[in-house]
Amino acid sequence: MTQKRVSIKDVAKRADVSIATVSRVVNKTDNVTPQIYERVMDAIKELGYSPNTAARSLVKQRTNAIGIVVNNLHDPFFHDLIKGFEMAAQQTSYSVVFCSALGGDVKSKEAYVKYLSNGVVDAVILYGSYFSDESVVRYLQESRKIEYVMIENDVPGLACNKLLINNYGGAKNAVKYLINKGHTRIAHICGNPNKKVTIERFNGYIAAMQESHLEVMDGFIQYSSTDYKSGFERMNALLDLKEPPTAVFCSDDAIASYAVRAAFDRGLRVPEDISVMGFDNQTILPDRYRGPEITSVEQPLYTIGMDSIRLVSERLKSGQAEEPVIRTYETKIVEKETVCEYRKR
Amino acid sequence: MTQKRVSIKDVAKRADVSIATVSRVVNKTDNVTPQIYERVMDAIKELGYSPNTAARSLVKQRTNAIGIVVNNLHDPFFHDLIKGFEMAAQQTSYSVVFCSALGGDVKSKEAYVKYLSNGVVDAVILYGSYFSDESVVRYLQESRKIEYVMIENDVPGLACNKLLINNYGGAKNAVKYLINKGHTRIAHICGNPNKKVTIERFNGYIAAMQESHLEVMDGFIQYSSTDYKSGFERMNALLDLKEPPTAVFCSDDAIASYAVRAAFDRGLRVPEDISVMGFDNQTILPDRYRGPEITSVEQPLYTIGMDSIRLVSERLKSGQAEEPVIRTYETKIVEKETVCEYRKR
DNA sequence: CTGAAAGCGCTTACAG
DNA sequence: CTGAAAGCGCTTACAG
Repeated sequence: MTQKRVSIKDVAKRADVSIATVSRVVNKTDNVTPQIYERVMDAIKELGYSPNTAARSLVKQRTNAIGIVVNNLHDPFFHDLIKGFEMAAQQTSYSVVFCSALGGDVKSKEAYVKYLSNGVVDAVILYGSYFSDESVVRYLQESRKIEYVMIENDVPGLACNKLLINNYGGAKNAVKYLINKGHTRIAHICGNPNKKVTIERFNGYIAAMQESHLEVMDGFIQYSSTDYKSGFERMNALLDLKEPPTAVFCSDDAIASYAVRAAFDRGLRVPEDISVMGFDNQTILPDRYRGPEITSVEQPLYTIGMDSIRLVSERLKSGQAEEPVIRTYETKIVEKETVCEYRKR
Repeated sequence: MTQKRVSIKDVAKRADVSIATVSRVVNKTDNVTPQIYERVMDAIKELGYSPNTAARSLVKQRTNAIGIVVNNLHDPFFHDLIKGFEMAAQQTSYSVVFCSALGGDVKSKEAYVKYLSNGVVDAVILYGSYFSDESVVRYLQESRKIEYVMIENDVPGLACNKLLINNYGGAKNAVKYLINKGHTRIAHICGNPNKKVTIERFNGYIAAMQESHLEVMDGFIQYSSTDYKSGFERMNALLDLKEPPTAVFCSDDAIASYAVRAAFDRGLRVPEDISVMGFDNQTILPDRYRGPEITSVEQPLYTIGMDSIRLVSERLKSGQAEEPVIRTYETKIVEKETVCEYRKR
């Protein structure tokens, strides 16, 4: 299928010039007499020549490409983030490539980061919420091969570009929002325990309860498994309590969607009988969820996607070593259909 | 930020061997005495060396990478396809990278294909349903630089690997399914006119009607715009007819979802008052659709995603020029909630 | 304005 | 088993 490549030499021979001259017309770097320019262009067209990126990268020591590494590209959670990447990619001169590490597989993530680092791209954008991502970032930091930015995962003490989300504050605000609605019996369904954000949001929940002097009743903290579908059974556990909560703050929307399903299955109304709040304000929920729209905490993933590409491309262009950029994005509560004022029944 | 790269030379110097020897231990190609092996490994570790992909690709004339080019990576339409790619990627030794051309932008698609072709990957997988994709495939075919496979878009007469979907047959079956349910007044809402699949499905609709000797009434064919949201107004146009259809076959699920919304907005029940059928059996529908699950025609995108990677990787491994593979995947009807038996009212 | 030459970081026959 | 050398396909000072 693939035939012998046509290289700069072939063009040079055909146009009867040196390879240096061919390079000059291809890159429009130096002046070339019109006649020679023509001859070379003709040869290029006739042979269907286009320069080899690998060779060019090798000598120029840059690839003009940016690589993005995420966990599960197919996950609807990434919808807005990817849109942000795409939008910024369209406006930059860099080629942008995505790599996906299926599941939470660190090995695969590491492999992609190494692959990209070794002369494939000039910068890497890494999204990660897992504790295990730490080893990946450390590699990036220690190898010091390329520019990179870490999204979401804050490895304390690591001096790299970071675009972070205030999960702690967002969760705290969410719970205070529920408190302001009159709720006092507020439970929490945790997320995947291998994710840092799960802990941050958990801490936000605790802090809000403490600050409002509300007691966390026995069984009000439900530790879910790595699968968001466990939100279903966790919600059932809450509803099985002698005195169930009147509001449930879930670590993310996917879990919340299953919590709502569980309530519905028991004939309860949401939010009239029980309020449910999520996190992420995901545009697309998994598994064809059709319940009420979930009141949630929005994180600006679209913006973060755009900003990350802009950040690295600016840093690449400036060339000189600058201080790492660390930015924390605030969240905002999005009122929808699953939370209402507490009323004594 | 990025510091001077450590190259094979640095390692060689440190271990006091030749670069050839370093290369041998890195690639485990030849035997090396244990002492030297140790020395080199130590040097590699101390310096944090890892070989430059671009340089290696240049001499080996292969990159061990596969590139995938799609239109809108964020589009939930690709959910299953991407999952297939990811799954196969995990099982192959190739690195897999995704590129996304935002919107239907041919220029951008072409740019990515060229970028990838010129020494970045060994093979390209191209998904496309637009007529305009033809120029992209032609580039791939004429440049003959790399192995590639085209998904969905059949450019007649082009001898390349193709994984196709029987859109015509699928649409025909869908309409016959409606006919078997007793419907005779069957309308069609077309899809984006710039997509080939739109025409194929349209032809399937016509064929089914013809073969069953059913008349296509005035106004029963609704040409939608490039935006699937136009399914809303197209459905309204159908319902405004003096004698509206009893069933509507939509070119895809996204359109169907808006057709259902339109029916609901007029207080109609689906399917009791009007049956609606889609195409794609999309796992995730756009814009938080919450209506009944749409009876649809499933195309095996997950399988196609996996097969495409397997296909190119096998061909790359075999090395020799083989006949292009052309495979057409059949669709199947998935009965859900938006179609019912016709009953005279 | 054009060409010869060095070199980017590797791999791989070819000697020894 | 190891090294010197050629070469992958480019770019870019350096001469002329």
